[in-house]
Amino acid sequence: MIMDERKKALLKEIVETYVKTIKPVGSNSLCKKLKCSSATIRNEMVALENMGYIEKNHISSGRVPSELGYRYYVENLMEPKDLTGEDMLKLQTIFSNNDLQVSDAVSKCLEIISDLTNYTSIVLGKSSNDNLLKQINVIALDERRIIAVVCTDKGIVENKQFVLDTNTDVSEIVKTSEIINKMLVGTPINKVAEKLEFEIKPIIAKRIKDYETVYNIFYDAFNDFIKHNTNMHVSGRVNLLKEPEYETTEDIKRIASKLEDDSFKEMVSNIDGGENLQIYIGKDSNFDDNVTVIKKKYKSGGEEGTIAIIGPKRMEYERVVSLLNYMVDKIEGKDERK
Amino acid sequence: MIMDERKKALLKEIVETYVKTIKPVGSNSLCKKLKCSSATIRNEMVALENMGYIEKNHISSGRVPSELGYRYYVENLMEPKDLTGEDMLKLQTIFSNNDLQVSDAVSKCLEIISDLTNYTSIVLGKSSNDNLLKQINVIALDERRIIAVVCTDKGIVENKQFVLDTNTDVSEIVKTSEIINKMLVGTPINKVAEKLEFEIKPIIAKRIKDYETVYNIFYDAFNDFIKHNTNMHVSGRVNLLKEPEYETTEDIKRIASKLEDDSFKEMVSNIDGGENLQIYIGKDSNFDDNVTVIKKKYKSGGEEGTIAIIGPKRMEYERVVSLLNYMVDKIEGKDERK
DNA sequence: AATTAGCATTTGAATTTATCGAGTGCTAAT
DNA sequence: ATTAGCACTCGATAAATTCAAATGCTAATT
Repeated sequence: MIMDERKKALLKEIVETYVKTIKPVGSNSLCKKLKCSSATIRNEMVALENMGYIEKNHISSGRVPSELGYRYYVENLMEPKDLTGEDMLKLQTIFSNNDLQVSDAVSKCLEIISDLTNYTSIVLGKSSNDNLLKQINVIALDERRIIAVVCTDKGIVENKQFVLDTNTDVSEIVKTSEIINKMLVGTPINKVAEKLEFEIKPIIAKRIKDYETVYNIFYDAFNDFIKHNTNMHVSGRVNLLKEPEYETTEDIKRIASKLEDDSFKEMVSNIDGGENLQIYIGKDSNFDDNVTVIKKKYKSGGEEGTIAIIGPKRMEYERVVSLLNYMVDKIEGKDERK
Repeated sequence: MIMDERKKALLKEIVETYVKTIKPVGSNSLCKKLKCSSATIRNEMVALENMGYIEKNHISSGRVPSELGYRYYVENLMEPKDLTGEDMLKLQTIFSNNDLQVSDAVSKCLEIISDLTNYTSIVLGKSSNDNLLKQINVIALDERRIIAVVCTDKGIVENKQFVLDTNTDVSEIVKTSEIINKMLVGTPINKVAEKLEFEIKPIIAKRIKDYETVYNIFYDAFNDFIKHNTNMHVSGRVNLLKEPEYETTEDIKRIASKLEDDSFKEMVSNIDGGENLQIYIGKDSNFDDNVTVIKKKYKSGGEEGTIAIIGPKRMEYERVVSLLNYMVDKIEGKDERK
């Protein structure tokens, strides 16, 4: 069976009507739009149903887009438009504020998007690998506790506390840290561990008696920097629950337990494809069969990450895609303007 | 009317039965426990109802504790017992791990409590005022951007980035920071702003040409430290939604919007009374009429804060009170054992 | 050949009715 | 002061009824 123009128009109409009304779409309601009788539409609907693009809940109900139908829609039919004046206006206030750091700008954006769309939005960011080490400081709190503070040229600061064995000399470590500091400045943050092991370790070993301890501290600190330096912001976390898809107690219980940080983290970080916007519908979302997740990566100002927007499958695709693209463009451009 | 012993026993029984079963309590079901007939119980119930301690949903239903009834219960009737072996066991594993920092230990505890009780638990912590300034560092990222890093003797580290006017000399600021550093070391963190204004400002003014800028940077940095250095952890955030109290779509929408971080923050920080555990029932919770909030302050290891547990009004009061008291005792004791 | 009008049929959703049982309040007996 | 007994209330549940929206199919029309 072939997707002729009328079938495409019909599917598009069904998706968009359903998204707006959340009610199964009947043949009668589409007569005017498609300029033909309800009977003709019914015939075409049978065809679309056979192709798997639409479904009936029961024999006498209207049609609802299937996951396949949504996918066909986002891949072939939808036409992301320019943002409406209102949507744009709200976002612009953020980008006009040059003082905001990237991560703040991103999370502010998401708040607005959640607000505009009533979906849940999440950003999972981390310092990008093009951060260069600017400075490390070791601060001795007392005879046994020290803190290592790591700062990159992009202005990202992390710290980690260590408790030493009683027989380690704190002042020795502080001194060593100054040496290491000089040797490491300017190193890309993801190369630090390597450099530490193959270039610095031999040198420390000569100068310091318990070099193993010192080495481990710095090794740990940097590993931690890379691992822990992720930040997540969630906006409109529970908006999903308000969708009519989640009606029964079971539904709510099931989805509610997924609205915790860990699930979000797992869901967002799991993105394939390149820099383009990705759309995962229903089962593909790996989150819940009733949702669509739209994700896009961004990279700006020493930070990179992924933004995800979770909504019901009957998402306002065109609008969300426009919003997300616009936002990432702005974010990535923000750096240049400085 | 007077609360004689039998009325007390009856109210206690009603509260505890209702908490267990979530069903209005009828006179018949209490005969055995109170060793009298259902008719007698009904008479007493009328008395309790007149006093405002219990309510009927409708004329032929059993009785349910009123907010006043719950309050009477927590103030006069309940007997927090020692923790059960199981509850204690789970918590002990945390405190046996001495390496955990306080804030980590607290949030781990809360995870367990949420898990055990199915309520939502929140901690809002901040560095306590007995933190002394250990060190400040100013790191120049480039000609215009600097980062101020503040570290206290308790090992709390915060940083803030500044963008300077083009006509400010970065190296000058770094130099000044070293002077200021020496003068401020050992100052309680909440006194820093004061000392900065009255002792340090005059000195800087003499040495540096645009002292106003430098002063503002440090002033801002410390203000930020005090303000922003709060951390919040939420555990079992959406557990509330699973309670049968939240059944209709409206209920869910209403409460769901309160499960966001900002509402939690506001709710937790709003605690009166002293160091003792506080119980806010229903309307008193300032959160939702259907919930009870139990809060307690803690203070340990340079950090202080408030822990709150939110559950339905028919909360397992005795258990939660025991858990929370036990936990705070352990947390506060943890410091000494080190 | 494609489209449409017409119509019986299906089905969920909403409304009404009937039934049941848990619990109460009151009175009179203990 | 307590309790047995009983009429009464009311929600919860299930069954029965009605209603409207939409379908699929056939035959007529373009």
